[in-house]
Amino acid sequence: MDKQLTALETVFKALADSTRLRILALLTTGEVCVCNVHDTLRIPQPKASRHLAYLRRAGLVETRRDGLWIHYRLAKRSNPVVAAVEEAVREALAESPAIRRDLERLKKQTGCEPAAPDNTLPIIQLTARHTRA
Amino acid sequence: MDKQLTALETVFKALADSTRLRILALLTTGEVCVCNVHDTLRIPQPKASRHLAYLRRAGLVETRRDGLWIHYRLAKRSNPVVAAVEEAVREALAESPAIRRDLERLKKQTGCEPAAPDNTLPIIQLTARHTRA
DNA sequence: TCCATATATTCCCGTTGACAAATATAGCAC
DNA sequence: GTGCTATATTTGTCAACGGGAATATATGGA
Repeated sequence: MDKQLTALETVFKALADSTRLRILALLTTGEVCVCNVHDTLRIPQPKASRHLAYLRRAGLVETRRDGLWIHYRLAKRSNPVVAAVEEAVREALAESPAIRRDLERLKKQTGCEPAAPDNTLPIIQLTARHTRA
Repeated sequence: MDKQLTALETVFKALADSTRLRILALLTTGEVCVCNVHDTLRIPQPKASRHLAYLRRAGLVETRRDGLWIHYRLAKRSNPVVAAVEEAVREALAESPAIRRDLERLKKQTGCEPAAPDNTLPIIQLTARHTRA
């Protein structure tokens, strides 16, 4: 199995879980910390952490520590074809009512919204967005 | 979990296996029967059959019986966002050396090649293509 | 009917992954 | 140091999945 095929398989395994899809939808709005993920999606903290770790192992997200908080963001894609898949996913996710509700809750908590659909690069937002500080 | 989200999860689960990705790449050339799948991919027949069944359960492929042979083809996508994902996948698959080799072998056996990249509809090819008759 | 071919399914086994609950680690404030 | 908060990891359990090998089913032909 060559690198291209392995890379695709890895990406699709990472996408093959609804919790991770919801997390990725949140991340299209910019950086999000773990507390906002588990508050917004209403899932237990260990569950958020576990899926975020999975996404990081798969290379789809990157982290930045800021004191107590760890901010997750979409990783810059090295593989252009993978990027195309992700762009299609991003548009598809916007169609899900569950994800719309997640994004509404995130907006209430942090004031952040998804970027314009044609903006394919992850938005790196350096202002802190957690609401628990 | 709503319908959109469930649909995406189902599709990604189906795509999250390299054997199935290779099969889907074959199917971009049109209808293929099981014998051509397992000959071309050089995998045991039960393995080909099992993964084809998985793809059918997931709604990604459809079948047509023709005597002893069962021809598989890509299903027409009802969901446009899923179709966009699949189109991105189609282009990504063309980058894999393993898949290029699979397609070469298929071409040797049946004379069929992938369609033009901008042809997003599955090609329904009604001529028999198996080489064992 | 019997045989041959194409395809599907079953059985067994090992691995992965998802979950909840509990526990551990890391950084900050005091 | 002690506490407090945010995050990560471990534990145990369970279901899903992948693989090979063997077997079953279905169709067509002599």
